[in-house]
Amino acid sequence: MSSPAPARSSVRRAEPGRSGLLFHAIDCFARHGYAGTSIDRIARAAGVTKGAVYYHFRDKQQLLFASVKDRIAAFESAVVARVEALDDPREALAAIATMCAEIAREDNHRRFILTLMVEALDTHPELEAEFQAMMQRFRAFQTRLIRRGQQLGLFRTAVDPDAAAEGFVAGILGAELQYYQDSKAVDVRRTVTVQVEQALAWLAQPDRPKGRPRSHGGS
Amino acid sequence: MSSPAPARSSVRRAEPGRSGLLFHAIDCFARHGYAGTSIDRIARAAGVTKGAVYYHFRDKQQLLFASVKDRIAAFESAVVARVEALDDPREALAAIATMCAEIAREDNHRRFILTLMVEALDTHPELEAEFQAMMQRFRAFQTRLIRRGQQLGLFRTAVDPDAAAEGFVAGILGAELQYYQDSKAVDVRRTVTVQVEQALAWLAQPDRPKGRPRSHGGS
Amino acid sequence: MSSPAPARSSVRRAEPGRSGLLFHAIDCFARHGYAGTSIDRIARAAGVTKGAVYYHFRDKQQLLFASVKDRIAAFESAVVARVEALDDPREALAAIATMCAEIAREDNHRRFILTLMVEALDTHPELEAEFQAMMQRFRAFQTRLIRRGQQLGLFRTAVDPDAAAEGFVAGILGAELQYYQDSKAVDVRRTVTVQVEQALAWLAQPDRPKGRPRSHGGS
Amino acid sequence: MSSPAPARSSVRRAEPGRSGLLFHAIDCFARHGYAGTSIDRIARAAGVTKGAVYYHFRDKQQLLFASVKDRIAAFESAVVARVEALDDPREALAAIATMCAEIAREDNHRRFILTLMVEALDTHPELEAEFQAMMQRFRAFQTRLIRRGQQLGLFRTAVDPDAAAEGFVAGILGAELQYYQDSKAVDVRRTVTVQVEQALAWLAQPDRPKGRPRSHGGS
DNA sequence: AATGAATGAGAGTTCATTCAT
DNA sequence: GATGAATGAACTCTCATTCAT
Repeated sequence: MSSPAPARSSVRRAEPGRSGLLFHAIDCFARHGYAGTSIDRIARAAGVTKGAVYYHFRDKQQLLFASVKDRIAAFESAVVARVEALDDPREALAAIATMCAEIAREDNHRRFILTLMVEALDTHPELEAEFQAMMQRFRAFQTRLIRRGQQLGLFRTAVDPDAAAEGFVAGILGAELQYYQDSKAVDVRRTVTVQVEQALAWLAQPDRPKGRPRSHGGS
Repeated sequence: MSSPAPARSSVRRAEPGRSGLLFHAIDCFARHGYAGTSIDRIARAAGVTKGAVYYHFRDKQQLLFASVKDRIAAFESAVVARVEALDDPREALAAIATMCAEIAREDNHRRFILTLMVEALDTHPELEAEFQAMMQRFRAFQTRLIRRGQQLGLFRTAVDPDAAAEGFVAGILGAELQYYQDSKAVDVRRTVTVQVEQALAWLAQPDRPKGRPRSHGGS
Repeated sequence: MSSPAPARSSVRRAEPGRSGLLFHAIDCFARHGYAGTSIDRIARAAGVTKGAVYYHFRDKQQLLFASVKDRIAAFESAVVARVEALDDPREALAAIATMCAEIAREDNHRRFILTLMVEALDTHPELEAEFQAMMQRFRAFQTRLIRRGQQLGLFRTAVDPDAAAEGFVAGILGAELQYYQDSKAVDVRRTVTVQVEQALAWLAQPDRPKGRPRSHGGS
Repeated sequence: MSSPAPARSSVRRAEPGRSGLLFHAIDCFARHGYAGTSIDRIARAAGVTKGAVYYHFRDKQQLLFASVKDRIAAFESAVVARVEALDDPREALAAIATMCAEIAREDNHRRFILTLMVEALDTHPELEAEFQAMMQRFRAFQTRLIRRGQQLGLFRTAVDPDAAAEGFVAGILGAELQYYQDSKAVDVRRTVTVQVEQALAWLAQPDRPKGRPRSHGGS
């Protein structure tokens, strides 16, 4: 959980062995899809031969699973790290959304999750289950934040936290997808900002005249 | 419900020739992805042989393109048909979102669009462009609705219609994707309702507290 | 010169039906080889559909045969027409060789014969036999000319007319092939002239019984 | 374990790996043409599976190229080896021609060159270029021999060495082709002998001032 | 820990051929 | 006389996988 993992710092390296393969496998799978990625491509990207891949992983599926789990874990611990210091659930929600937008803009570490998640639909049951679990954890995370907001009196209690979390996650997911799909035509940060504003305004106490909704950076 | 072509009503039929191939191609591509769908599979689904496919389409890509364009056109005309009778932009936006949720729940006619859209990312430039154009048209459609809402005094004018449309579409997209990804754990209709409520509340004139925004506010 | 067949004048026309197919078939076969020529290619070249080809010819082989025979006959009657007016066998031999060079330079009407003749080797027994018969007729033709030259006292009688014809035909054949193979690097007319000079000098009555010809110099 | 590598001597062996494939590829291509030779046929001939072929060669063309180059090199070094010991250009020319006749009669090592050379015309530009270069080297070889003959005073200097080489090579080429085309009806050795006699006689003639050779102009 | 050679199943594609119209 | 639709076999090529070394 809290392992600092110094090896993660020099990610771009062509580090040999298992971890190098994992890294390049993720990259290839994300870029070309599962079916579109040959073992050979991964091997060449990692600077080894196909045989080496089979030394470390039983088959292609295992390699996929391993790389996906690796990446999911990385994302989740990043989310936790980013949010755990924040007390205000509103800030936490905003921070998560913003973080997703930043990740989308900066690298494709998360794009692969979306890409593969979609490709896994119906075709790779095990992997699909993995992704479903991930998304459930993600929604549960928001649900907890929203519920805490209600307990703190920041959010309306009339709202079902599950429904709210579902809507919130949908907004983030859609913003990311829309951006990956046409990064020139849309501005993720703006999309995410809109979504966050809408969600927070909607969650906010109605008796409190729309004070907080926007700009959580309040003085 | 006015069906001019009765043959079209029973869609599941294995109608022969080009159109039959188009129909089954879409289905297969959506379910198994492009790379995961063999020509033979499509041919068998359509009840013909591989050769017949190549009689009608130059190659696999052409078949993909043709089926995607066909399906996009069908979706777009369905949207237009659904909305053109509605005068109130708020109702129109809600109708579109609801419609997407219904489509998601009832068949996979639209799921394939999402699936293939994601698979096309970076790997099929031409197809990607096709999808980008589709999404741009979709966003432009919402932009027009929002602008009209502003002109009618129903929506705040402080809001950038483009940003609002972007956010709105992201919400729908995310709701669909989330549902496809785990149709047991989430309820699209609920998700979409949340998104619509949020969006309409956010767009509504703040000075006029009597705004229609949601309507679920009965008692 | 004298055009006996008026139909031949407008050769490039897309005349319909059998003859049009024959013409284009020859052309395609010559250019791309038998295996490299699809029925469809011929049909398109002739401006009809594949079905039409099968209306006129039982199968691809029949079409090949028909077109080859057609072309061989055309070549042979052209040779006869060119030579029949010449009394002197030396002129006749020179005329035939020159004519082949000209045909090589001007169109590919004869090139196809070479091309297909080579392709037929071992692979199309029937066709091979056809070509062998053609070459035998061609050699026999030169044999007769040479024998007449001997009877007229123009050529040495110590020479075996068959061997001489064989050598003469080889020279022409080689000149053509060499030209087709690299028309920029070689000059067929020059090559053929050299061959004719050599052959006629060799055949000529040596006023000096000390004829150079090496070996075989029995009596 | 024992026997260091005598396997190289008996060429017909199905030696494994690249070289075995090369050997059988040449054979098949020569016999059935490029289009008429399937990868599977070559693979079976070499006693491996299709996959093995693609392990060693990128595609069919590469395999063709590699085998052609291999065979051309073999032929050329055989020519050089045969001729380098001969001082007299006349003997050298005769030896080359005779050698070609022998090769034609004994195996099809050279036949494939002719066969493929013809098939390459217009259809395989790269291969065509390869063959053109080969023929140019071959002609240049004879040109040098002839020029040396002239320097030694054995041949007339009035003759253009290039033209003579062109004619000489045409004669050999034609003799071979004629033989491959109908090995029962013609006798290559005889044909080649005739060609050599004619050429040497024509090149000789030191005493006669180049007047006669052509002539056929009346008695 | 990894490689090079090879396999075999299956993909996309081509094409001669057939046939109802 | 000719077409459009379709078949089915064969072909080129790819790739996950295995295995001796």
